[in-house]
Amino acid sequence: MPRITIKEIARRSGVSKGAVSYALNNQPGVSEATRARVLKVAEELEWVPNRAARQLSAARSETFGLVLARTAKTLSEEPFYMGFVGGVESVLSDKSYALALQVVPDLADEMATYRKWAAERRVDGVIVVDLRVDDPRIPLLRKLELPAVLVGDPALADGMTCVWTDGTTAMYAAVQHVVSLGHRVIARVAGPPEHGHVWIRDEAFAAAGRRFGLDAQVVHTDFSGEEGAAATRKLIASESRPTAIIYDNDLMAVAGLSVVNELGLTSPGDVTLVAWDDSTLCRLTHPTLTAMSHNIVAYGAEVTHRLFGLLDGALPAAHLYSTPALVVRGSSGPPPA
Amino acid sequence: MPRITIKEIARRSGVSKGAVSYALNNQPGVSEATRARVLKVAEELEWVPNRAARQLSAARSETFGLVLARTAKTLSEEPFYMGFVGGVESVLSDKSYALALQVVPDLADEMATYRKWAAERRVDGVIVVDLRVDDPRIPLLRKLELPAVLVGDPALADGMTCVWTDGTTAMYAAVQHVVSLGHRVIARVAGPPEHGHVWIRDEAFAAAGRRFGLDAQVVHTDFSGEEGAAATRKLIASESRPTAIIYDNDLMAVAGLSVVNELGLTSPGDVTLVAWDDSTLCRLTHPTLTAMSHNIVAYGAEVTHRLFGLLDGALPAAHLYSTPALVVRGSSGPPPA
DNA sequence: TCGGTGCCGGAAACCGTTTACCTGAAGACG
DNA sequence: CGTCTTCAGGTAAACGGTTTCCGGCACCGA
Repeated sequence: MPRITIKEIARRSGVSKGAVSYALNNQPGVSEATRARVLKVAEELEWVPNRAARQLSAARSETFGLVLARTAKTLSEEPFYMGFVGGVESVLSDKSYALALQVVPDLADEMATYRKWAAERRVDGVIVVDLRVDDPRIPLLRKLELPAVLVGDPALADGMTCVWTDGTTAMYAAVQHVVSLGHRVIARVAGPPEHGHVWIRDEAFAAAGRRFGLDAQVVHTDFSGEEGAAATRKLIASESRPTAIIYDNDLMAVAGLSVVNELGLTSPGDVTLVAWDDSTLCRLTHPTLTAMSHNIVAYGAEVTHRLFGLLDGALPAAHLYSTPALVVRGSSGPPPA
Repeated sequence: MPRITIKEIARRSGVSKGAVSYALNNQPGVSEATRARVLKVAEELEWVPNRAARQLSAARSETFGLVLARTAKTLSEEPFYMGFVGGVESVLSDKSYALALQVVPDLADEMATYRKWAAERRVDGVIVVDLRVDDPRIPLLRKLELPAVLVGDPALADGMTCVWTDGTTAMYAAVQHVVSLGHRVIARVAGPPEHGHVWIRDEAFAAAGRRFGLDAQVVHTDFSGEEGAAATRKLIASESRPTAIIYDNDLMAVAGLSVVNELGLTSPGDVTLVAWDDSTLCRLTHPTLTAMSHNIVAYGAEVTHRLFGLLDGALPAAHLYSTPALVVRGSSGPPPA
């Protein structure tokens, strides 16, 4: 059984290939009578367009690209990514776009992937996550003229389209929360400082500390549960033991809670814990974890909408998606007497 | 600047397009002298093949497909999927294949996606996860002649290529572990019974229970933390309270541990808990969770290798990837006196 | 009758791979 | 020596959906 092509439809409808294309794509250039006739034939033959042929004429590849520069292990541990991908997908499938996903070890490989995709016209646009300070990907994407939406703060995006959550305000709210409970010695278990959103929260944490006149220390980690646990252990053993710890993701907060229990202490009795990103994990622990909550699935969806907007000619702009909201749960309490 | 095509290379080399194609792809049909000349010109012009044109002649799309019929929320909670995708990717990027990932709400949509991909020649093959009992996807994939590797037991695969882990042996080992600790009343918190691997573990659990003469009950859930917690609550409140509970994933096990703590009980003092799939989560709780452990990233890689094998002409076969190994941790202990 | 104006539709280009076919030279054979 | 076969080393064209360019034709006003 030969494949059904528009050539066959054209033959049966008595028009040319070009006319069939116009008819099938609701383009002007054919009369309504012809369009109806062509559509009827196409339906009878159960015609399905060949993607490759469609892409050929410099049309769209109907694919967006997402490169994740993390190890497979980190990806599986961080609930963020899969939720984000799910949100991206929810928008893509409506428009029957596909997602080309690539997992690479580092930024250099990520950039190589963009070069390749651009040269091959493989994707119509890319979504860029884990924005860095002075991110080298930004000039590259500009040079390649690859439409891109950056996931991160406008301060890092250098004028390119970005979607961001207000980490500064959120961090201020988190600090205010523990201050209002009476805490004066607090700590922050942060991710790697080269990550843009970590840097922004670092700044906000320091500013809030000064503002409230607190003893506010920071420990940087690689975001993993192991390092989150180690940082917690170190903080609790330190001379100026904090009575409240704010974590940069939920994995580290869960690990921190486990350390607290293991040391024979309790939360919130001995230490108040605040997580970030609020996945289901935070409701599965005992006590449940206070967390800075935002809807990651919807975040992915919003970013994808903005990428479609960019293709439709929208000008580069910074879009505030939302400010995370603090959800107070069992791990919040006053400092020990 | 116009795009560089093989036509231009052909013009400059003084040969035809076809000859250029042979030269660039190391195919016979051109002399070594011509090949060298063409390669030199191609390099000078920095030629990059156009993917769309390459796909046109019924060649490969250099893309594998993976459809996940789960909600975005479930996906972000289950560490399994992202780890699996990471493993798939690690193999794909070596061969510069891409992964087309689609997230859909249910099996019907998953099947519609396969139909579409097959009609559009969108993917060279697919990886099928979450195999069901009497899975309707199997006859569909056969009909569409879409190369596929099924992730699941040969008993469910109906002769198609599959990669599996031995859930029967693993479940037997898990039961034997708690029996050796002295437990006689045990329970299993399982996923939905229509999932093939759940069914297989159900059978194995029942068989092991009979074999050891145990009181062995099963509660089915939807794999979510919430239902895992509810099932645990119900089991602990029941007349014949089990002294050991074996869970079908780690999320439910973590939720179960939280319920135990919340009720003022302890693990392993009052109840021994065993998780399945052993992600980092199991090492972050307190006590740490005994778990049935397997390397999910490597599992994804193995499946992908088998799909490449299928394209290279390997015959359909069942491949045992591994049998999960029990890792005994803090949540294992003798039953209360 | 003539020129201008839309509208409808045809022809061809796009581009890397593959299939079918062509050409000339070398070798085989009566 | 003439004819046939063989083979390396190529060429030409098809693949197929979109788009650009162009041409024919009806219609309008002068």
